[in-house]
Amino acid sequence: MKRGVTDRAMPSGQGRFPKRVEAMLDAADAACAAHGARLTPLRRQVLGLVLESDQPIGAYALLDRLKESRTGAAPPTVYRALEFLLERGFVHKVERLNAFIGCHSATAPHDHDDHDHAHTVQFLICGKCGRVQELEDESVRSALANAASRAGFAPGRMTVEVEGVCRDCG
Amino acid sequence: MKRGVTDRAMPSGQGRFPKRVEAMLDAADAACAAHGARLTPLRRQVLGLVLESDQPIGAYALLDRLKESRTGAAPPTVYRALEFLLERGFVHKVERLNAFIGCHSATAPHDHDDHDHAHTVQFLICGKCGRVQELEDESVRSALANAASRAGFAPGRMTVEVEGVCRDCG
DNA sequence: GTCAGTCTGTTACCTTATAACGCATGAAGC
DNA sequence: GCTTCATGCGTTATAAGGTAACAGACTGAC
Ligand SMILES: [Zn+2]
Ligand SMILES: [Zn+2]
Ligand SMILES: [Zn+2]
Ligand SMILES: [Zn+2]
Repeated sequence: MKRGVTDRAMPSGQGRFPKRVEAMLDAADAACAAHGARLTPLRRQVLGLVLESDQPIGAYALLDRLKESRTGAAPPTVYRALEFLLERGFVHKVERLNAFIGCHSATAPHDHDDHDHAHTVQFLICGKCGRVQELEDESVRSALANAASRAGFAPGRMTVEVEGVCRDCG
Repeated sequence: MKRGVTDRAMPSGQGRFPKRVEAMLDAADAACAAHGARLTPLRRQVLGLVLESDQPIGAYALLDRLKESRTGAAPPTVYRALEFLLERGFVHKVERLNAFIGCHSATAPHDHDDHDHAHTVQFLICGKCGRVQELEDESVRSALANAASRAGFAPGRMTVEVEGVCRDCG
C-alpha cells in the first residue's frame, strides 16, 4: 500500500499521548536535535507508546498499537524505531522479559546527556505486579567494574536485573 | 517413530564426552542422587553437550547435536532437560545471548550444595571471542541486595551480565 | 501387578527478531 | 533545474527462540 505525503505532514498518533508523556517526548526531541539526530514521527510515536505503558512492553504489543494508526506497520517498523531509541538511551530492553521500558532519566526535562547510561542499566522486576523500576546505583556499578577489572576484563555494557517483590506488592 | 528399550539401556551419547566433562557429569549425578533428583540419560547428555562447549550454546544448537543420536528429538526435548538443569543450577542462561552455559561450581567434584547460586548469576561476556566467564563476586551481590532493599524491594533471582573484552582478547 | 507420579515422544503452534530489497524523502553539490 | 548520496521507512519473507497439550513409557511404592 502506498502512502501519500499527508501521512507525513499529519502523522497519526500525534498529540494523542497524555501530557506527562508529551513532555518527555519534547525533551527527547530536544535532546535529539542537540545531537543532530532525528526523532521522526514514527520514533516519537513508538517512544510515546513505550512511555505511556507503566509496564515493560513487548515489541509485538507495540506493533499492535502502532497498527491502529499505521496500516503498514510490520515487525521491522517497530524494531528499527526501537533500535534508535535504545541507542540513544530513551528506552531500555529488559532482557529477562524480552520487553522494553522507557528511561525516565534520559527523557527528563533537563536533558542530562547521559549517553553512557544507555548501556549501564539496573532493573528491579516485580514478579507480582510486573512493574519494573530502574536503579542507578553507583555502588553496584563500581563493584561490578572492579570485579570485572580484577578478572582482566574491560567492561562495556552492563545489564543488572533483579527479580523479586516490590514495595507495593510486599 | 517408536523407540525400543535398548535405547534406554544403551543411550547413545553415553561415554562420548571428554574426561573432564564426564567427571563433571558424575559430580552432577552424585549431587542429584543426594537430593532425590534424577539425572536421566537425556539430562546427562544435554548437560554434557552444554559443558563440552567452551561458549554459551543455544537451545536449537543443542537440539541439532541431540538429533545426531536421538532421532525423535524436538524442541521440548531440550527445553525440558534445560529446565531441570537450570533449576538445579547445573547450567545458567545468559539472557543477553539467549544461550546456555554450564556452571563449573555446581558441577565441581566437591559438590557444594549451592542451590541459591542457581538464581544469582554474574557473567562477563566477551564481545570478541564470545566466551563467557562466570563470576561469584560477593561485593556485587551485596551491593545489589542493599540497593534493592533501599528501594523497598525484596530481591530474588539476580542476573548480572557485563559485555566487554576479556583478558585474552584485550 | 497395579497404581500414581515422573519422564519423554510427538504434533502443533506461538513469540521474538532479522534479512533483504526497493521506494520516498531531503540535503548537498553542480 | 538536475544529480547524487544518505537516511528512513514499507514490504515480504524467513530465521530463531520458546510452549501447550496430549499420549505413551518408565519408575518406584504398594
Ligand atoms: Zn535509564
Ligand atoms: Zn509489584
Ligand atoms: Zn554458576
Ligand atoms: Zn575474548
